[in-house]
Amino acid sequence: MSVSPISGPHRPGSGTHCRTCSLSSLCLPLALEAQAMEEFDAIIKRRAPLVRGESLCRQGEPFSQVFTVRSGSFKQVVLDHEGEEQITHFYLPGELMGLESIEEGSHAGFIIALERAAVCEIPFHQLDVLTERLPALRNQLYRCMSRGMGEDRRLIRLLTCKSADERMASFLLDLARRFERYGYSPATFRLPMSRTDIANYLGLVLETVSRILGRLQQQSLIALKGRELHILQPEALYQLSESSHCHGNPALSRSRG
Amino acid sequence: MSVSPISGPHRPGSGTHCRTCSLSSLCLPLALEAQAMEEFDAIIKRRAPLVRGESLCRQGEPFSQVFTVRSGSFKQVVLDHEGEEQITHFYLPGELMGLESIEEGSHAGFIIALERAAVCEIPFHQLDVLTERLPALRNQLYRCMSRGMGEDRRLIRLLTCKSADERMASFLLDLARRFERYGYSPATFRLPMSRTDIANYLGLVLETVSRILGRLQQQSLIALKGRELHILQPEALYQLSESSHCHGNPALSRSRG
DNA sequence: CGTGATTTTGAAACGGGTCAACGCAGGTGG
DNA sequence: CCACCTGCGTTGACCCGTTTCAAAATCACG
Repeated sequence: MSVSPISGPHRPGSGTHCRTCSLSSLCLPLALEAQAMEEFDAIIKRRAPLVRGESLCRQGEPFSQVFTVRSGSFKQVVLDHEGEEQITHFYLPGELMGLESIEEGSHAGFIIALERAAVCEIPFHQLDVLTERLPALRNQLYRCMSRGMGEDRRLIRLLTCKSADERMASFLLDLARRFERYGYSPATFRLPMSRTDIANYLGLVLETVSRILGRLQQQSLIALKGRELHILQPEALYQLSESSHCHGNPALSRSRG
Repeated sequence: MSVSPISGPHRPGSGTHCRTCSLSSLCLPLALEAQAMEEFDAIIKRRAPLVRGESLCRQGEPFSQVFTVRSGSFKQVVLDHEGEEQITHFYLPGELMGLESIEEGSHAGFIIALERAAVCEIPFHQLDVLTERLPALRNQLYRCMSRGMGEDRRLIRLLTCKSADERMASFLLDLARRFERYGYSPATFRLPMSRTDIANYLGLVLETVSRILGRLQQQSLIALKGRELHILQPEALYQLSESSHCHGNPALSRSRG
């Protein structure tokens, strides 16, 4: 019954090599030539699938590799010293995890599987060395990190400017966009995370998320049963997400050029 | 009267070469050997100082170089299609600007001087090529980007979890930490940005910022006159910043890894 | 010393959080 | 096969922090 990624166009394990992996066009080896891809392929490790709730790495653990999602999905959870938990990111197939931990040298948070999921492990040092010889790979890595920064800034904007409804709308559309990238219908998919997780990520409480989803459903913008989501009116949802009454402050005033 | 960065230990222009620049230990050339630093030095361009309000780059403009702050300070402002402005970052001396624009190929936002300020321009393509031969430089670049991501995640946590007072406290301490890095007293400095800018950045309104600063002053945690700030009780401020009643949601439940 | 920008202060309205009760499904064991 | 439990999601009533609106005070600068 569930529209899990497993049943989608990109099957996990549909290739134990980058060359045959259906995700390679979204992943780091993008734009690598055959020879280069083999070299890249040689340094990455495929690891046994994780089950729901299992963690890929723990906060504070020494950093030595980054990961890409082959199938399933993950959340990054960071714990502050008071033990408060905060979800800073959800990861879908083809996405790179762990880049924010390079500088610290230890993992910035837990990375936890939201469902049965598989990853590729990429030892960072070997990747670094390889980027020396493969400009295309280096470039792709720069771009991935840059994209990560851009996405974070977008989330920051969302959190500072937007009301609860706008956040929810943005969140759903962002997921849709990413699922589409992965080869699924952007209109119909299964939310991999719980309401609680959504709330935590968006800086809301569970009850608010629940109420908003109910409201969106009443207005027929979406149809939702459990975690099965249909986006019925994407443009209306988009408009909602951009209602943007960011407490108007002229940050650009007096700019001269 | 004003404790502007100009009068501090690191003087702008105190070296028109990386070798003699007092910021080199904070900047990209960190850890480069003499020979490597010369090579790096050769690709960067120093440009005439900007005046307050002048913009270093405009949103949407083609991306070709990143910048480091030599003196003064900047804000990054991004405009959404409704014309709403959002400050996503403040930059102090020694900090790298523009990294989030690599992927898009065009600048993600305006970068605007908050006061008289000077920068180094680093053509990205040349930097990329140089990182091929200089592992230490490549590593530093990866680390800079990774640090940027980490900082953004921290801001995200701040925005989702924290109350207005906690945000303000975190913000002031963050500035203090960065000024300290730059060689100034972390207890006494001049806020380079307006109350409006602070509000915009923290997702609050001007009035709230003003009230909170007033309250902090009443409680003698800080002393503030115009933009001149003294942090009187840093540890108390820190405690305040971590009161963290993040609407407790168990994001880590059932982890088995 | 005046004029506009910036900041402070006050009173009232509202969005979202808190608390508490209820509904619903899936699993377990008698 | 059904009663029970447990995890998850929904709904309602009330409350608090932050925004909104309005106006006064202070500052920067020609």
